[in-house]
Amino acid sequence: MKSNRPKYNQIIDAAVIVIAQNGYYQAQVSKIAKQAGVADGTIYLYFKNKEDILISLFHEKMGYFVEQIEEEIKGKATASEKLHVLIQKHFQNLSEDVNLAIVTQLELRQSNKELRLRINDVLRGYLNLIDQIIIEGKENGEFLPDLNNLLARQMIFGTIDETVTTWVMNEQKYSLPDLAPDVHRLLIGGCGLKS
Amino acid sequence: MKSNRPKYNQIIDAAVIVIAQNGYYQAQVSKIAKQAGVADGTIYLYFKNKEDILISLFHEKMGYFVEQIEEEIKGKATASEKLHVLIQKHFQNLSEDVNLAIVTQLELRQSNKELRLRINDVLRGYLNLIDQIIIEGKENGEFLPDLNNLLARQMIFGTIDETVTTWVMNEQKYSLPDLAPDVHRLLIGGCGLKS
Amino acid sequence: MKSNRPKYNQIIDAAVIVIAQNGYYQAQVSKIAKQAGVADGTIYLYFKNKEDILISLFHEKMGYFVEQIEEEIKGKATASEKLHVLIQKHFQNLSEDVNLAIVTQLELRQSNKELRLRINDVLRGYLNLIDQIIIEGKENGEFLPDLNNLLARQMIFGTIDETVTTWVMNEQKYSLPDLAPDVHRLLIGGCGLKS
Amino acid sequence: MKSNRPKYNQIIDAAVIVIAQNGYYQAQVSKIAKQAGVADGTIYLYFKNKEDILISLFHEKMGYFVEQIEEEIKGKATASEKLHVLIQKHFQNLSEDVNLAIVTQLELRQSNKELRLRINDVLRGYLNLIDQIIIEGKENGEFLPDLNNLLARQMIFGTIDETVTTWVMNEQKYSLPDLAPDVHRLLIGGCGLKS
DNA sequence: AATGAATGAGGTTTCATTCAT
DNA sequence: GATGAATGAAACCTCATTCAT
Repeated sequence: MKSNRPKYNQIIDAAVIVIAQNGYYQAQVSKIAKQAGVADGTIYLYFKNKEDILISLFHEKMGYFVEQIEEEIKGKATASEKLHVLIQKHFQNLSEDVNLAIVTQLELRQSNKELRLRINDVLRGYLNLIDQIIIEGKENGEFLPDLNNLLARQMIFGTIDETVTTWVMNEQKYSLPDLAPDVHRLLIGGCGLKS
Repeated sequence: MKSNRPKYNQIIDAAVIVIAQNGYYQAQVSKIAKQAGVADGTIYLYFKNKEDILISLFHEKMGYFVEQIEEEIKGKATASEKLHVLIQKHFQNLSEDVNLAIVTQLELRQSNKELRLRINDVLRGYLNLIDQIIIEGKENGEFLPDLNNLLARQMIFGTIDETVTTWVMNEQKYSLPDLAPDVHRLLIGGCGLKS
Repeated sequence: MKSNRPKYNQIIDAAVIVIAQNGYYQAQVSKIAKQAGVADGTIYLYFKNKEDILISLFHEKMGYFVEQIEEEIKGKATASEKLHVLIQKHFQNLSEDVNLAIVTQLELRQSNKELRLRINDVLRGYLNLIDQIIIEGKENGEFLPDLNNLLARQMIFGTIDETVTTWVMNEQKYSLPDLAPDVHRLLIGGCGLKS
Repeated sequence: MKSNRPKYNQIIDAAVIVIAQNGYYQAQVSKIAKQAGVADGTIYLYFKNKEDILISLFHEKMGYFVEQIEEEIKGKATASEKLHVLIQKHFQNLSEDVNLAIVTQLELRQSNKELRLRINDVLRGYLNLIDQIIIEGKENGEFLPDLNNLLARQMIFGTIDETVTTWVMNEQKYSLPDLAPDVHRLLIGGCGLKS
């Protein structure tokens, strides 16, 4: 699926809105088509089936996500700073598109196991980013040398994810990006050297 | 719903098995009834509807979970020790009942948003347990005095949860309880005083 | 599928009527259910899917058909008489249930190839009956000793079938059973003069 | 529909191939267009609708069929010889174009009743040819004077048709034209002994 | 004449829940 | 209390046809 066709993005954007507003189960194809301003059948010119819309949605949005963070990270010197940027951007992106946050944190998780495995493939790029930061942190002495890579990544991703989910479920009553420094400090405390 | 009626537990145990083996979507009421050895209609003498089975399932299993951990924690003197017991018991419990782990970590998450909000209510007791440990840790000087309670809890729960989920998705290839000390050290590093 | 459950036959009879009156493509499951006086879903308690209704329909009706003819044939001494009974009964049965005739001669033939192969299995019993008559006729000297069994059967079945189809397509303007003696004479004697 | 436009025949030939290879139901207009090397929309410049392709297909192919047999028959003196040529040519033609045989004997029969009625109109010319042979046979004393014209035609056509269908369904394992003499003898003489 | 992107109607099947026995 | 046969709503996807270019 090439992504430079206008209707392709039109449908994905419509899907985000419809799923966020109606929930995963009430997001019928016909509703998405209507929101996108196309006929039901048109959906199937751009997507194999309904599941393909969701995978593509995640792919497109997460892809942009990872690229953007990768770009920003390049300029940073330390692993700690890189982690800070990652948290900051993660929170900021989802904060700026609440519908997307609702979809990724709540709605897409009730898709079937198969779909979630596909989504995890997409997530891989993001997890790799975190892994690289951990490795770099250990190499340049910022993080504990005996830090378990997998566990560290699980802590970082689990904490970020849980923080966003809680924010979404609390109906975004507070500023998510403002939490970034504290979350960063917490995570560095876990990974970092006792100094 | 009283829990000392034999068929009640029979149905809940059947639900765990059926959901773990067939997945959330293939866990039809008729299948659960068959596994429990009762008629379809009998389910509705003990549960309001299908959702009620799932909430009750979580309630019963998590209730036992929290009670058990609460009991074990009482005897421990420090917040750090208490956290260690909590992690240890969490990992051990789910490690001993893989079906339950699959259900709570993977299958039940694809329930609808409403159900997950209800499940979160049940989770409250567990989160409270974590909150108490954090407060105690701050009071007796084990943890940083300016630690953000909510964030700390999110880190602890997020990390534990992500660790279990990864273990389940990796088909339980390694020992989950063995990870407890490392996860504990990581989390204490985040919450604890720089010493 | 056992056939002594009342709704089973009720649905099959309804299917014959609905298909005959509306045609194969306009015979929606909902229409058959309504005609049978049951809910749509009830159909699926007795039949695997829509195709299964059609196969079962053919099976039940043709099964009765073959049994009846087999019974009648037993009492006849010669192959010629047996053939006459077969033709007579075939014409009479379909003549007495015009809806069934429409379904078997016109509507069921537009089912997909797969379904028709399944139907051919059912037909096998009928074709075997014809084969036996041919063999018997050759053994007792009624038929030509060098008669090609397969071709003879094809002629007999093809002629009977074409005769019924023409009768159905001509809206049953004439008596089908009355044609039996002539068709019998034709098949026994062909077109040519006895010389 | 004029038939000397190149794309017209191109589309009909494509339809024969696509239907034979994919079956009636999988012979979508788009597939036929692709096989013909034209755009979907182009089909509708030459045919009113999909049904029109199929009727035209039958018309063109059967028309050629009838013409060819008519031509060959002229030179024959007796009805019996004419019938032999008809059978021979029928078998030979379909034998030489297996795709066409599959389409006419199997696939086109699962079209709707309406279409089949239209196809029968086309068939009329062929049936007339048979009728003429029967009449001639009776007039010149070759056939029985009290032969029922309609029944005789039904026997002849039914037998030929059933023979071809069986051959197609048996995946053309044997030579169809080789059967012509036997089928001819059968039709002329029937099953019974010449007495 | 030719294209092909867009349309939108329509039907089979599943499964949670009920209720007469 | 227990049963299980019956219910019926609800949605994804296909594909013949159109029409702006």
